[in-house]
Amino acid sequence: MDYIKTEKKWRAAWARNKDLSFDPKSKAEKFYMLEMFSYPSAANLHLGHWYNYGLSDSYARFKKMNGYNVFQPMGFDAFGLPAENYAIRTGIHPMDSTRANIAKMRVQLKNMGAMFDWKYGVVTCDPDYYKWTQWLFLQLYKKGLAYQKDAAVNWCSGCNTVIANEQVADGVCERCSSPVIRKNMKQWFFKITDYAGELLSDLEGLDWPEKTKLMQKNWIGRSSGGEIIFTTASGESFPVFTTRADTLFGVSYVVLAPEHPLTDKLTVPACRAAVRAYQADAARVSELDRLSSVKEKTGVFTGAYALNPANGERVPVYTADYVLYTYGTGAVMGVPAHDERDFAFALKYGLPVKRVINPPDGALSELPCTSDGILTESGVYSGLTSEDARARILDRLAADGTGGHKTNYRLRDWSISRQRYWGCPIPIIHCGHCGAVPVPEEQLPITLPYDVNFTPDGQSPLLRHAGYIDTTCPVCGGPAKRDADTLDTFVCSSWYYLRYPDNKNKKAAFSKKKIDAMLPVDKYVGGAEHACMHLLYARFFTKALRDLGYLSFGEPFKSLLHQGMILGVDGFKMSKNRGNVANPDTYVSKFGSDALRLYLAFGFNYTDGGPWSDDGIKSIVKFLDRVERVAVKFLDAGDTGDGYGAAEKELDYALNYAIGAVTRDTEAFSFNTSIARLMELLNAVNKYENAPAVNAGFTRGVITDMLRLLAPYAPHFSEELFARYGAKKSVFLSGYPKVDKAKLVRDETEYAVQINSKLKARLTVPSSADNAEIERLALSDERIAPLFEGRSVKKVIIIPKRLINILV
RNA sequence: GCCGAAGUGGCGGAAUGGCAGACGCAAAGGACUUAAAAUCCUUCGGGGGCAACUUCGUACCGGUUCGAGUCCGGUCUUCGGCACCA
Repeated sequence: MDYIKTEKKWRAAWARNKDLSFDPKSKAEKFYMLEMFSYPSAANLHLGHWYNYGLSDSYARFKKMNGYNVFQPMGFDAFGLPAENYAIRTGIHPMDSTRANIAKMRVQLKNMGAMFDWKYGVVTCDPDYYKWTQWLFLQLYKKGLAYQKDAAVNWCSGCNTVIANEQVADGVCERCSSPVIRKNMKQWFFKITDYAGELLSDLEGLDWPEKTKLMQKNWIGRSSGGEIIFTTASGESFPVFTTRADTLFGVSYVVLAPEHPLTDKLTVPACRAAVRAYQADAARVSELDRLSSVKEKTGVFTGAYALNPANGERVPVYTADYVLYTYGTGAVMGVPAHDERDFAFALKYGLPVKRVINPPDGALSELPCTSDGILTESGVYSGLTSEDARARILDRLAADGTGGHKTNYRLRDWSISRQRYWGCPIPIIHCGHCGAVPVPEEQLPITLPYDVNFTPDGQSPLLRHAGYIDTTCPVCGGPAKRDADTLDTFVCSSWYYLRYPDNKNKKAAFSKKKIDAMLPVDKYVGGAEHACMHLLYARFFTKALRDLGYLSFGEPFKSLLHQGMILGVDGFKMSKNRGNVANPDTYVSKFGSDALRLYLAFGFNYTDGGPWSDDGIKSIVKFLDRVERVAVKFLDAGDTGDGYGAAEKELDYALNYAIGAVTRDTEAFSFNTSIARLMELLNAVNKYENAPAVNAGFTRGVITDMLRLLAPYAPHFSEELFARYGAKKSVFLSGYPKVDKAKLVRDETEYAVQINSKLKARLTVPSSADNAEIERLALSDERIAPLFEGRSVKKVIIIPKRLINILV
């Protein structure tokens, strides 16, 4: 078969007939199949796209054949830094390059032969789309979930912009690997921390990879403990956060973060110079430097003392950068005997180390001892276990008004301001009079101007565009300025799955009725690298929009799966530098898109991925050729024979076994074993050719079912042969084969026979035999009996349809 | 350092606690052919044996079990995530 020509023909037919498209009027159960949309980069579709989209489409087609009304849209995550950086390099405007790339990718994606519902597409840089991104921002703003604060942000020195915590890896920018420094700027944030508890607890009910759930769990980082208020002689008081309230009697100092407002206030004149110098140092130190000095603890004494509310003891107040202002209360109590960091700090500054916890086994271990134990030297709490003491001490403090139980999260609010051009404009106007004022909704969208000089100079490019930036205040009518920043692209991608089903809506981001009918997404497939970013943000958006009344569900993605990564032939990640990049186009133009898709399905465990192989794809072409040969042969065979004997029964068994296995494995995204079972079925058909009296009509039925099973994996190929077999409508509308259980019953069953758990023989027994009968047959078998002759049989273990173990 | 996942032939990879290596690739031998390609058949974890067969084998050490690639404890290696989170 001329694969290239055939594929082209069927793609045209599918596009014409639209039989396979999502039908909003259909009564069939909906199935929302979603793949993470793609970034329109200048390069062609790579194997990763094929692996993700091609095989997700196979799953979607499988669902379609099983009677679902499948909704499988595709769109483009079109804003973002790469297009802007490309523009800075080449002078080609991001709008133009992005448009061109999208056009190119659409063609490539269509040639893949996936049944994407293109008319539901979204492009995040279209004003039709980002109008609603802005609108959503305003809803969150009104609800107090978007706010501005002066914050130490991650500033990438390479990209000249603020980046999110999630985009910092080992102190450098995830994108360009330049050092990330800390810088104070007025930034917009989403209050994702308001949802920390729910984001954590709702993970439990999700059909997601355990690993991904765990990553989110750790990222959210719940820790329960308490706040304890220390008071200074001057009457100032501040809470510290601790998970170890049981060690309260061992406190020998307290520490405030250098950025803590009380640090300045508490510092006595004699210490002021040293503290100021230390604060200045700490502010200059980048995240990278902080990381590299993990071991070395530094800090300075403020000259102030604070009272321990438990025992009235007076302890010195230090400031040190090992205390993070952004976590907890920005202040901690120092318990050198029972915390590694405090121990190092105390050692360096000569502070007392007081043991207040004895190990439960009584043996005094070396300090610091960070595990739970029995309290000692702790007043009335001495003798209690750590666990009891924590509860009792915090209860007491709560009663006294000097503390109480408290849960903290590692998760921080989501920084969304970007000092970049190519993003969604922030719909806020800054007025000297009225402050930050939201743009009235009827003025949306605030369109991103085209004629902007976006060469980076550390400031937002939009700031230089007077026509954009200068405006009037919607409240007082006075002169005002638009917010010059753009939104993090993760904001755009946090709700695209909500827009797909209602993408033409001019009056609203989406209609609640439509979305409630279509969501949550039934199966979401995409890269694992989004575990703590996109997947967390999207969940936050869904919950926030639910609370705003726009949705009736709180989790967007019911079931999630990550495809693995296709590596270069050498086993390394594909990269131009290594020269190990395999280009899908090469194979598509040579063997067709079905062959590529089928090889991707067969050659890897889907969630693992693995190294690419040229030989592998050739073997798949061979498989398709063999299917075609046998199909054509029986098609031409006429009506020879109509008997149904042992050979036919055997082939029927193979067919029904394959139907069961392929159905199960496809449902589980175990594509490689699905294809393996199909190959076995093909081998069975080939073997049947040698049967004494070949029943061609019967075999054609088997082949028809085989084509149905193969169709999701090789759509064009199967459609072609299915048509040649006389079908009037698409194989994808022909239903999915069902297992005929009766055909799976065999007259005889083969058992493995073990003597004392060692495999010794095989035994065929009638399938109808019960355990007693099987035991009798095994023990009396003329080949088996001699194997344990002279020894007495103690026990016989029979595992149905598998194994007989004779213990002697 | 902490958390997690993985480790099976020459290779990609299979195995609800029950015949390890399905399916395929590569390789070797053979058939067809003037020849090649394509196709078809056979062999294909290691050792021993002419053979029927036997023995070892799923990173390593131990345990549970009639039976362990699979469960439990420990070690090593690789990969992923987090990393002063009080």
